Amino acid sequence: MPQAGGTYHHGDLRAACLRAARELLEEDGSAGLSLRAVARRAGVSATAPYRHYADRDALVSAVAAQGYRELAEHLAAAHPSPTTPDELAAVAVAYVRFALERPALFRVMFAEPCDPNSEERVAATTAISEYVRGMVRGAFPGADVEALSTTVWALVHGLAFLHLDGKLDTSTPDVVADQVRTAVQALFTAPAALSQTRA
Amino acid sequence: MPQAGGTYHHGDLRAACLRAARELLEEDGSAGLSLRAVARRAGVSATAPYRHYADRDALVSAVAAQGYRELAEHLAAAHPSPTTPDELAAVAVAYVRFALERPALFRVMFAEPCDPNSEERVAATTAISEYVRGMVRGAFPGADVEALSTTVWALVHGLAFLHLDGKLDTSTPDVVADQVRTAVQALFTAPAALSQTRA
DNA sequence: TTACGATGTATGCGGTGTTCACATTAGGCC
DNA sequence: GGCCTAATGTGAACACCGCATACATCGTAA
Repeated sequence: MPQAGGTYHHGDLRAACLRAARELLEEDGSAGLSLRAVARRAGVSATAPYRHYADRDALVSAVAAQGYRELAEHLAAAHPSPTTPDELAAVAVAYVRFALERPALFRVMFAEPCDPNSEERVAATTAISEYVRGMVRGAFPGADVEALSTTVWALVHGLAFLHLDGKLDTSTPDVVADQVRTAVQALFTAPAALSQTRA
Repeated sequence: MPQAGGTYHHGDLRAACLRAARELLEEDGSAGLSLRAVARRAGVSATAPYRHYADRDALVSAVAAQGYRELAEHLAAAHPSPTTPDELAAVAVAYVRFALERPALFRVMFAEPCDPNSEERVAATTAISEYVRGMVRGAFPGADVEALSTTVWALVHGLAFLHLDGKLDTSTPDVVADQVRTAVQALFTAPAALSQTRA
């Protein structure tokens, strides 16, 4: 009986599991995210979480979905509807910062194929996708929104992952931010260098 | 004694483990990549691999390093030294195709921080980094090589990951290739749309 | 009040990574 | 050739994991 002074029924074990999972993720990385550890932290038997999550993947999916929602908020906080390159760059910096501040969570979010089962997860990702689309629509009125959205998201997502994997310099947040801003700027200056070649 | 007709000593267990790990990765994904399974497949006791790899992570790092080398070959095969946007796009397509054809391997390669311990792994990644730099140098003689290399790599890497995570349409290889080409093209046409706004 | 459905527990199975003491063998040295 | 040592492989054991199954407890609604 893991519950010393508590009641038999937990009250809101579902939320408690999610919270415990997030804590474990921050403390020990994704390796420490085990159902048993979650149960221990929630002060509950090892199999209790199965009443609320079908299996480990279901819990992980829930964590990921929450991560998506927080990422969306984080981006919106950087700028609700950016329209200039500078504003767009600020959002890009926020994206990468989010990844670097919650590396394990970010990895969980993009670790495995988005199983179509978890509609919670799908909904959360399409929300982000829509946000990017709107951003591009505002910043590039004349462009192919679909194509450019993919480009922008991919660029920023790639920056986040390369930083996360230590493939780029992450010594200080400022260095990272500069790199991101420069990369986004390059989206607008690269052709100049090219035309220089062709002219 | 797992060895029925064989000798006590395996001969080249280190290489055999690597091969087995690669096979398991392709068959069952990264979930199936267990040290014990590797040992079973190599026809050896569960603890034998520890003579050649300090722990599971060491084996995984070796697999990743091999993956980096293969990726470098794959890119070079697409084009040894691209200088035009079209050639650059072809290499980008090859990068994404590599990821989609060996999803589990690609994930292992970029799953966890590149531990500075494994110099084998670091060497392999810097090789890729150098290849990208050279590519940018050739294609954009006037540009900031460092910044633009980061941009290009991030863009292509992000495309690979978003495809891998099912965030983009991956129905057919042609669709994917078109998307990648379009995204790379966007690197050159985006500012046009922008200047349209500003003019 | 009582019966039932929801929630949590206890137990057990097969799998995993890792350690440790031990067995076997290849290859250098006399 | 014969021996010794270091390298290599084995086996048993520990703690942990996900998960299934049977059982205990409790809120609640009839």
